[in-house]
Amino acid sequence: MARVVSLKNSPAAREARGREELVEVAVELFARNGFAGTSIRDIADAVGRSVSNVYHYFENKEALWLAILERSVKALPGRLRGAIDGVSEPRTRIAALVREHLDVSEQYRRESRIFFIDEERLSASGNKANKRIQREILTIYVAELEGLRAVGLLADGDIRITAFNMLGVINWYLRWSKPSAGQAKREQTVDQVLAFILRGTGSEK
Amino acid sequence: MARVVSLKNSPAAREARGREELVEVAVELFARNGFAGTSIRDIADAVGRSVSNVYHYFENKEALWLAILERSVKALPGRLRGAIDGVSEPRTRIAALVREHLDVSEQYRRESRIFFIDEERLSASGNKANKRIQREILTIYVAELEGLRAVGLLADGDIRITAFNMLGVINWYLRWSKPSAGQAKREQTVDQVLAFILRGTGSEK
DNA sequence: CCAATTATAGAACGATCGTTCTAGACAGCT
DNA sequence: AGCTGTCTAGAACGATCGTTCTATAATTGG
Repeated sequence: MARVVSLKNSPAAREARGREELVEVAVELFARNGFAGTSIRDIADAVGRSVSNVYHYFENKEALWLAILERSVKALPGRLRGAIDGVSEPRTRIAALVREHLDVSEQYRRESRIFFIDEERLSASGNKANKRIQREILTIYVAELEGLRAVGLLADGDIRITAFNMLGVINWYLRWSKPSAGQAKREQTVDQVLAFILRGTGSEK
Repeated sequence: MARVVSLKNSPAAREARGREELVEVAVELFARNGFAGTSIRDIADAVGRSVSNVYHYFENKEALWLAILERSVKALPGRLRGAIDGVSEPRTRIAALVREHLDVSEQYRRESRIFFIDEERLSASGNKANKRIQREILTIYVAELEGLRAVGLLADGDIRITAFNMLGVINWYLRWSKPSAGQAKREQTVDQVLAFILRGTGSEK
């Protein structure tokens, strides 16, 4: 047998792998059964390790939760800003923003579910981090809508409410879209969601 | 002291009152902490009665849950149909449908939250009842959108997706609208949500 | 007013929860 | 090879879970 020396087998790398595997199955279980409905034993069994092993990597259940938040939701504002960076036409910016948001939601489908479901159920620290991110996202949307209004392309009304409505459509997308859909079908669906946000149900008048 | 003889003090009435009070606080706790996050003891303590008293009125925790479903969500399809009954103009029908839906959601705010949060977490029977109602609601929306399309007032695309988008806006309304808002403010908000559904973000063009 | 039913409380059950403790297996380094 | 720190398992802890049991108080119907 050949002696295989892994390039990445430093203590730090092993630690990272041990954590990653736990986070991976925790996401799955939290998304399916919620925070209170998922036990440390469930998670340990799912990775085929012991309960105390989980505690070796994470201080407690909530730290595991926060690790999930860390690797997914926290990146959302940055990705949204990146998607509109450099685009100047307001309508194009809105479209790029929505498309990127739908894309990220799709990518972190389970994570997104978790944070919508157990939004207000965590300790002060977790809750605060979650709330802060949501406020950040809202700010991005409000700014874009103000840009749209500046060029007379936004209907009258409270901009925040319009932002909430957009977010409603986008976040609800996670509930009904099929993860199994093919690429072509998915693009078509995203197009229609975007069309709804821009023009609602109406064709012309 | 005057001897007060209640008009409604039959065993059946007492039973109903005993149940009602439990359902009332269960709604509050389930909405705040979720199904798994709420214990029978929490509920018993909140009504100031004993744990076994809860079991006197409800077979188990899930039966209590189903009682909540019974008194709120189950009535939704009927109320939606009632709101559009007799209205002929398709646009007016859609508006009436959305307004009624927002109204009912507001009225059963906590109940709605519960069933969005713990949607897929219950036993077969509870889950099935919940799913059936949601399918019924979707059917109502699809039918209305078909009516709109028949007169050329609906943009192209899959009608079901448009229905989902509408439901996203409506259901998300629960997340951000303030229950404390006054009547005038609320009507104004509802107007804007409806306007978004009909025309999206765009003014004209 | 008394028997029968209903409402309630309190203790207890086994299961499971999050968490901790103890101790052995394994790795990396000298 | 032997030491040092990381990784892992298993048992155990007290708390709490949903649920049941037993018994007492309250209420109703005759």
